[in-house]
Amino acid sequence: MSLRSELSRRFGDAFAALGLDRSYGEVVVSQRPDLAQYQVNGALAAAKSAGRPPREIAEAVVERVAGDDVAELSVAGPGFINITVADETLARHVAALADEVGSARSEPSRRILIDYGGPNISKALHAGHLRSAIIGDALKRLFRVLGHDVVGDIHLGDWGMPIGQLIVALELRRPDLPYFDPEYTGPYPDEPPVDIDELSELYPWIVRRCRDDAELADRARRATLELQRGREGYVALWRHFLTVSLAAQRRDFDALGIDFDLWYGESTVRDRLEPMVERLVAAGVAVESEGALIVEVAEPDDAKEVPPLLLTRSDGSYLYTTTDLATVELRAEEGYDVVLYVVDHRQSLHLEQVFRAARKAGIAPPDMVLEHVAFGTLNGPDGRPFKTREGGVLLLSDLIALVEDAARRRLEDADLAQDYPEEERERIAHQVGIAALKFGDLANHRLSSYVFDLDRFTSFEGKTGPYLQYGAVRMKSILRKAEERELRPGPILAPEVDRERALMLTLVELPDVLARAAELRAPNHVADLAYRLAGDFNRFYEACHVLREEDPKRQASWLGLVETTLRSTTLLLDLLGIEVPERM
RNA sequence: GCCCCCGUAGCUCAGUGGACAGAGCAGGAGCCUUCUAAGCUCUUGGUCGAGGGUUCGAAUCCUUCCGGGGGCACCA
Repeated sequence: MSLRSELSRRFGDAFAALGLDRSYGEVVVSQRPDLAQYQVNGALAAAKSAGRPPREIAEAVVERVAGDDVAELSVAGPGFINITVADETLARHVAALADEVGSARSEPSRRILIDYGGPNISKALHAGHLRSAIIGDALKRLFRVLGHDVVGDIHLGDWGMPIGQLIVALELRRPDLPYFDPEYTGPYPDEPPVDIDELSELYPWIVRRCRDDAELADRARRATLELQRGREGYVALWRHFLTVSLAAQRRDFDALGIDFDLWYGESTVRDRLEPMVERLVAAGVAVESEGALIVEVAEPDDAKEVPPLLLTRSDGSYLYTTTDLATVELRAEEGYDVVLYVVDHRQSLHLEQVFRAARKAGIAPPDMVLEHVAFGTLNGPDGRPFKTREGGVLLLSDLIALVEDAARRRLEDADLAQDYPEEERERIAHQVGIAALKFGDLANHRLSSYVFDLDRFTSFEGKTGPYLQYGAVRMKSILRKAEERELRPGPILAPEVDRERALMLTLVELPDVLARAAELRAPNHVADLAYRLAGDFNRFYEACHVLREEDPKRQASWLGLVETTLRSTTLLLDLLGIEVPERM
């Protein structure tokens, strides 16, 4: 149990003994580190219902709680209880940290599916795809560390209008290909007719043309319908698009260090669509409106207007609402307790509609959690979604190259790097660049739309991913040198120096922060702790020269502290998807 | 028009109903014969968009207004 929850339990007991709700005893990290390490504010809140002055309650609580493991307890101001724990207690919790992380989970183990990434297969990944992938991956790692059974699903956009548009685009360019000939009965060529570059160029081109040309847009809709009805040439072409696109996207996700357990997509549920729609119609859940099928999802007690969900187009073709609903059905059958949709906040209404329809139609059981983990957009310096100077989108692969270049330059400026083998320099540049990218994103709260600033992502000083790696590298270096001198980490002693104590206090926050980050689905809390830990370590490093320490027991203790800090930092960085090099 | 999100230091952003609102960058002053200076120390900088309310206590909850972004049926 974490130090904070252990203290909370004791203060809760004390409040309970006074006939007050034990939740008043919640201990929090002090807002005033100059006064105390922890504080309890419950006496103030309890005063009214107890009919006693807050200070009196606080005094009574303090009297009951006093013990060896608490060094200082005092009542301050209007009724705050200030707590300073005994150094021995602190050291004991640092030593037990590894066990406490495992018990940070606040709920029973659940089967969780995280839907993230979600790229459309009609184009290469660009900067706009970054957030869902990074945030979803971090949440997957977090829930997994907390002991849940977690599955990540990329949920490809591969069965909707974009494919129909691509089919039409290719037909306009290369009408001679056999895929478009209704008379042709196959077999179709094994080689894809396009590569990823052509695909990436084709898609924006056709989207623009469809926007200006209603007839062409209609043709794309028809192609979509025919694909969904199984027209062979189109299906063959779709497979090619999928192959070409996935190969490129896999490369980009690999470079980011992001993987998926399931590479499902809209098309995964294509055989479910027709029966599901028929069932919804038969059940009276889906009704005809203006030629299309809709599901009314408004509830009588809605504070807001919730428009109906559009289930099918009037030509009978399917939209992403259809595939999303069928995907809920698939996930329900596969027995997930919780499904987290890590999707852009602009889709909140859509997901709300899908979730409601799934409940209404009995597709999702009542106890299955469907939750939209929304995030803000990545904007350029002008406050609008990020574009390159030329006005195009920035490809993810180019973005990765940019941060790697910056890391390589920084490495070349450092004296140490000259004797690093070429291969290691490249690996470090990659790890550092990715760290800058991921930390730069994850340090922000997911809901805020933040400004993408290349200078910020390529400067590695201050609150950045590389700063965290640098701290960890320093820890590794100390431990490596200690090893060479046959110095071993020993039992962690009570801290004597302020900066040592400060480091320990931050360390023991770990289980609480993980629990909170999971509860809020907010990886920035993980990022924040990692940053504070690195800062505390760097200050400890300046003040306490581990390898030169003369007292062997103190030195062994410090080595243990460094080792624990490294383990914690590595864990936190791993949760953020950031690797730590051996040196940098 | 209705709904959602946002508004915090010059810039980019944190902030769990609690005490004196934080960090990084930028600006100023220092620290490398010492475990990696991608580091550390000190410092300048704020009517938390504005008003009202709830509360012992509000950046945080409610409400009105102002400003910005987004969404609202055949795109995803």
